Amino acid sequence: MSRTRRPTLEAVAARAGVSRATVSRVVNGLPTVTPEIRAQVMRAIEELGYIPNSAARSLVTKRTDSYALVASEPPSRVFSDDPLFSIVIRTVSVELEAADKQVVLMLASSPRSHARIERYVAGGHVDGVMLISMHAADPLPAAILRMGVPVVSYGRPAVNVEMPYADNDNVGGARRAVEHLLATGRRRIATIAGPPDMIAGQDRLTGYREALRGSGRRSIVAVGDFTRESGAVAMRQLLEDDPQLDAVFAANDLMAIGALQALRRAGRRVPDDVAVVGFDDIEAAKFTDPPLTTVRHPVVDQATAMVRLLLTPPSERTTDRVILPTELIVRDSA
Amino acid sequence: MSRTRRPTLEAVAARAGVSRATVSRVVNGLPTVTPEIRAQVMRAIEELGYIPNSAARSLVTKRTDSYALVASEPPSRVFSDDPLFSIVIRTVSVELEAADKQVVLMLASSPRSHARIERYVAGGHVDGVMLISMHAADPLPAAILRMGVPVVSYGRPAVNVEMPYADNDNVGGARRAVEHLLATGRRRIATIAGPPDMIAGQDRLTGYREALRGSGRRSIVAVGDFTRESGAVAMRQLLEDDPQLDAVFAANDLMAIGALQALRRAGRRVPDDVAVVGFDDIEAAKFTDPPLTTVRHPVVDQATAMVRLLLTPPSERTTDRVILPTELIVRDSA
DNA sequence: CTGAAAGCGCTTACAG
DNA sequence: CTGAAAGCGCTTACAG
Repeated sequence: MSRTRRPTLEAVAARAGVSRATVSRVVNGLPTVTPEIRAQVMRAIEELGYIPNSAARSLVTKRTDSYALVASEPPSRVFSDDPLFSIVIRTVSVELEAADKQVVLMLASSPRSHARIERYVAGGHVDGVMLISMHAADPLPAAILRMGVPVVSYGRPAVNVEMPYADNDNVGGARRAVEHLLATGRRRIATIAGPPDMIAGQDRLTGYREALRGSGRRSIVAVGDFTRESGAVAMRQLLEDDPQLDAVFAANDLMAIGALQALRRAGRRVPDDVAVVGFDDIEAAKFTDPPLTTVRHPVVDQATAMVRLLLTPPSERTTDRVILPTELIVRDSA
Repeated sequence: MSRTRRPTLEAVAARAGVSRATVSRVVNGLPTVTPEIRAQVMRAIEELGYIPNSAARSLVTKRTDSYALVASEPPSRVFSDDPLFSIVIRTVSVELEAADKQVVLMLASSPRSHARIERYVAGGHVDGVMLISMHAADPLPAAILRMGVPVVSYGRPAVNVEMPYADNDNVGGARRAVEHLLATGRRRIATIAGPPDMIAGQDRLTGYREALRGSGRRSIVAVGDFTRESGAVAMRQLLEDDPQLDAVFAANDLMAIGALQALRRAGRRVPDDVAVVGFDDIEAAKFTDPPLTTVRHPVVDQATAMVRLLLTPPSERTTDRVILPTELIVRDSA
């Protein structure tokens, strides 16, 4: 517990025989310091092992150089077991690190934690906020927006809030997935949709419907919550509703994996009896049996784009919304 | 960008007609304030929407109420695709949140980021550090220890550093897995080990060896890096080295999943021809074909124990190392 | 180019 | 129980 008492700017100044202002200038790399003095100060910093106190610094600069990544953690724990979550976190960390910024992770699980996050942001702890996986009813985005703190969203935010975001073409990706099923002669194409209050879920369902429209096929819908388990449950439901179905489009890979298992247990062969297409192209999609045909969600690019939006001042931005293309990856399941 | 100017303690004091010291006492819940004055101050706080400035506060208190979770991110990206990582993050967040603390996530990917993390911790940004997935050669643990900042580790740290940690019984778990293979009559039992510079990998290999010792079976070892891909590669290698093998213990589930795929492609049936046991019991283990027999790694409990160690002052700790039991979960693959 | 001084917004002995 | 005052460790106009 006896944390070593760290040397201050004052100590460095004394040692180098200059004023605190000068040391501050050297530390912050201001050009207006003679090379000799700079060298002197540098030596003192080195000898003392000086490291600026961050609280003192941000008290005056009003900056913290750290940004919050706020993930809503709904009861279904959607993201906690979702590998995309890890990838977003990692990408955001790496991008921000390149800009010498820090990431503070915040999970918005309960109403209580929502209040905490609001206070945290309002308290000036961070210079900006990234929102991920927000549900429609979430009051947080509006609250943060109101504080005047820069904020961006991973994925199109729920209606009624106006903020920059990076998304992928969920509608188009889903449409292509279903068109592929149509093109390969499938006649009864079901879908396992995501939670209705999450935009990605809505958009993928829209894509499914768009593809079906005018094909003469009717839509067969079950709803999951993006977990494997829910995918298995939904698949069983679907099989009961329409034992003749010969294809299913799951709104994410986790649910597709659940569906694969349910189909296996029901004695259906994939893709012979039932074709399965997922969405996301998570690592596991290559390792299912059979390997999963899916739509690639450009997670890294999307997270990177979000960070760029966050770090670019509004005045310098050419756009407020980045939509990345998705791509159908055909493997063996469809 | 026009961040609203927030009211200060000063403003609250003026409005409530009291001194700044009194407002500070109310804000911090000190008991030495008359109920009437407290009520007055509360009202002023409410009306003004006052929220304490965190930089100013920690400048004087020397506390930040936030803790760093530092994950080493080796080239193999072990953790980025590992669901355990997400679970640890989530558990740590929830636990710390319950104690009204914040989590700052830091990825120690490059030497450059190591330096940044050192500066960050030394700069007083956090009150303590949690280390996860450190490799043997990592200089960070020793550096942080030297600063006198409280630090704990998820998993037994590499030799030569002395710090509290929470781990699970990797050796015992691996031993039990292999004993199960022996008990079910397997004769040529291979293992896919983890990276030799990671303690969990070493310990699980030790367990494998212990179980084999005296059984008359020789050990057959391939090495992976905890990814699915490496599991598949190692399995192919193993099959080449010993086409007669009838069982394999993979040091984690991700590699077991890779092994399952390699076996399928090689035309081996699981468990009929080759039994497979993994380690961790990640969610996906229930959804493989066949469902994976594995050793349960109590991730949530281990992360919780780590946080407790971090938050408990050394003087109040009854122990510095918590070892959680593991459990063999028998499904269909072995 | 360099320094003296003010000030960022809090907390905390110290008096009263 | 309350207030005046000092101080935490920096940065930043302002002079010179």
